[in-house]
Amino acid sequence: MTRKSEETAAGNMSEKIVLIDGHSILNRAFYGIPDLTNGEGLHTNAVYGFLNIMFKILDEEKAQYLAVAFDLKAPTFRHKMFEAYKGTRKPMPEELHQQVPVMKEMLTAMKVPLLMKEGYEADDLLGTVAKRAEAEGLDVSIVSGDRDLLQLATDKTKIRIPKTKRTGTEIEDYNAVEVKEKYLVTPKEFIDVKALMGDASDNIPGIPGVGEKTATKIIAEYGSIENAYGHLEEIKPNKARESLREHYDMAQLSKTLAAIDTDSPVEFSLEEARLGDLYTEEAFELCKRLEFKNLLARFNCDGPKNSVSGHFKKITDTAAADEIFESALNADILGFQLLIWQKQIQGLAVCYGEEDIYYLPVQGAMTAEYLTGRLEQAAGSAKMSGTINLKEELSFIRIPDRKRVVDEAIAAYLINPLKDTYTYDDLAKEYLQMIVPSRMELLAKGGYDPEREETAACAGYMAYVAFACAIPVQDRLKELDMFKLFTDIEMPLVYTLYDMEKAGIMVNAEELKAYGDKLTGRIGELEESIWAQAGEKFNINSPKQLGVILFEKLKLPGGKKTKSGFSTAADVLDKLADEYPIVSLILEYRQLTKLKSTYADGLAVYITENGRIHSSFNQTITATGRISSTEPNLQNIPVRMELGREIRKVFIPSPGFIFVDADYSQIELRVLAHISGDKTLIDAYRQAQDIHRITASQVFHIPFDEVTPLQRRNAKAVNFGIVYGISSFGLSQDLSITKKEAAEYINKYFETYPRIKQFLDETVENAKKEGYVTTLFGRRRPVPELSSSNFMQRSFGERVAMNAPIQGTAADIIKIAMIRVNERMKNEGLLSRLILQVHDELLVEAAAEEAEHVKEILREEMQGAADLAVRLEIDMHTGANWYEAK
DNA sequence: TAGGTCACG
DNA sequence: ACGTACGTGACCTAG
Repeated sequence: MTRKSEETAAGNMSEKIVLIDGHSILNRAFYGIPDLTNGEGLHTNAVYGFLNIMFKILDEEKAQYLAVAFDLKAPTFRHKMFEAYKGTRKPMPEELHQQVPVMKEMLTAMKVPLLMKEGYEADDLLGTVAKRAEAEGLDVSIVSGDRDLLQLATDKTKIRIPKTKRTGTEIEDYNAVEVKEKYLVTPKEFIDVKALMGDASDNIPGIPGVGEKTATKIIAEYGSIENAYGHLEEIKPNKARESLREHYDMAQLSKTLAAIDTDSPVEFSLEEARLGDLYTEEAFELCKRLEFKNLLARFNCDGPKNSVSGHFKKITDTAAADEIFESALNADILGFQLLIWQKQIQGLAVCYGEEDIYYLPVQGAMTAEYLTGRLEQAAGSAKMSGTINLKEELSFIRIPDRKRVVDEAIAAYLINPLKDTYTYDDLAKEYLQMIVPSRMELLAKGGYDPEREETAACAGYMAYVAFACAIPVQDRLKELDMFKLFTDIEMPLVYTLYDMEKAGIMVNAEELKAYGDKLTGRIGELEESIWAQAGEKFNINSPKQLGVILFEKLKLPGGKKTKSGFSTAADVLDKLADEYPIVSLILEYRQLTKLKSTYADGLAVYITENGRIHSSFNQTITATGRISSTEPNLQNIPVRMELGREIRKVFIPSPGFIFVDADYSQIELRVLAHISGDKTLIDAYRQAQDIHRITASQVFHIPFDEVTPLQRRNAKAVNFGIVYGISSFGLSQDLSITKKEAAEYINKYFETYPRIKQFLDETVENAKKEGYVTTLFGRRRPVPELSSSNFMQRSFGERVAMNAPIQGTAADIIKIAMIRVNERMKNEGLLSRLILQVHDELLVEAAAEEAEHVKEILREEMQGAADLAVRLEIDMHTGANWYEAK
């Protein structure tokens, strides 16, 4: 909508100008809003926050004029006056610095004048323009996060200080009266207060021994530094008196530095600042590029008419549908999307040209069977088809020629695995530079309703995006050298994961129930004992309440750790468990309630009528290329503790089948040996099966047979640490040793395996240069944290850069194995099925008579999945349940 | 909805 | 000096 500058109804009401302190508000926004980046990796949170604050103010002010002031780099008149007045300010973080030109570009696009003048600070420009505007009879609002601006407050000039709170942005307003109320001095006197007390961040020296309180008291009484000096002998705290006597010159200099120059020679014409339509084409484009979706709503409807929606057509009779499918058969590119709602096909969306976009709801003669039948034909005949979330659609269609169909969500995931969604609107934004309404926005209320216009629009966008993105995503994959990874691993894996989900795993519901009941009894006992020892009833599951009981009431040692109070995490409690019986009880309680709620009760609700659990295996979640499992997560079923491990007994094969479970032995360390090419480690793997022991032997220079259990344990921890992106602190925590000792271990380790150190260093260095790391199979992980100015973030980036190629390569390898194992069992006519993957482990439900055959397949395909410098060893077990097969 | 905790590799 | 091991998902509490 065009925002007209509204003429005020009453003639005696004055016009208003809003003046914004650019850097100050940008700063506020930067620190107040979590980091955001757009698809190009540009940080955008400060610009976004600035615009939100600006719009909020404009919405409530109804002003007629607007301008934004920025500092320039050049030295100001203050530098000339006072040498120390120079760049001791904190440097701006790079993430914020990047955003300054973007902010200026945005304001320019909105035709908002920028006030900048070499040799003057934004404060001076704001003060000058405010004074001039006031002289012309305008009301003035100055928006800044900086309290120094309070000296500009008058009856007509209001200083507005936004505060970002949890509940949103709140703004504190100060006219002259409010300044006096809050600070006990007038705005003009505020300068003198600041001059006396000084301001380190602004390089105002002030005078020694005078802080805010004394300064305020003196100025409140005498009105100015000069007048106070005139009454020097009356001044109260002796220290302040003598300081003022001695440093009067400094005080006066401070005052000049602190005073905003309201007569700076800034070129400013009120007419240029008149608020016109902020919502220009240029601003729209920039908002789009920055991905400010919420702000786009402020622009005229959904922006420049996107011609796409003009070509959406809803088809309701089979005659018309037949024609469409005929054309689709010959399409170069077919975009399709099955519309699935509550596990039922509600319709189909297809697109095979810029103007051929169709929504075909299931209705009458146009049955689900008709639609899927015709779609299968089309997908088998069109040169290529694109869709989003193919695995979900496979429940309803068979793909005749897998090579012709691509899942664009998976392509987009490979291109950038750090996003959390790959919906059609994400893809449109990323690959078509198009902002389209999301499914959530369109179908928010009411869900799927074939009659609604929004449903048809959603279908249209889905089909169009699937069509239009097919080429761009594949081109991008080729540019990034991931096309082979896509076609040879990720796309085939879609079908493998679908098969696994469909197969599911059988669960003995009665036994699961019994397991839960057993826990309940013990939980009750523990609860009573804990309450008895605490002397009161409380919710043991509440870390907050528990913290208070343990560390305040019972006064156990172990101070604060978390933001919201005491840490009661297991590693903290472990240290107290020996000495305080209540702590052991709590630890046991925690363990048992976890088993009960997450596993016993948690799993039970997922058992379907066929007695099986069908988890979802997600292919576009992790940053490293692993798959994830949800609803329920079957990749974190207990195994480390015996009691928890028991739960695996409820996972059983169908009658006549057994489980065959195979897991890679130290796959990540083997991957590291390979990609680093470290001779010593490779040889170690060639000669011994106990790698941690041989590591200890090599690192500590002791004969293999004399390695103590402790030495082996330490070596094992270092091996793990290396894979995680080692740090002496992390290792010291893990082994409960000092940082120094940990650092020594690491040094020795690197001396023993120099190529590993070289590899890790080079990987980090290269990641800093390129912005990403890759696996052996070309999978990328961007590491934006490496360019952060924040030490902690950057260190995190370094560890990620070291870990991702290792974890990711292992993920690639097991994916290859899964595809081949699954295919072989199907092609060789077996009844056995792959049913689970747990990162380095595959679980097969094998027909009893096929067990040996299955073992052979698992061994061949898992070991043969990659040809590394070291052998890929596996451990394999069979059993009548998952407990036994492990 | 976020934070704390804990299950897995 | 900063304050951590890497990658996940589910449940619970509390605002």
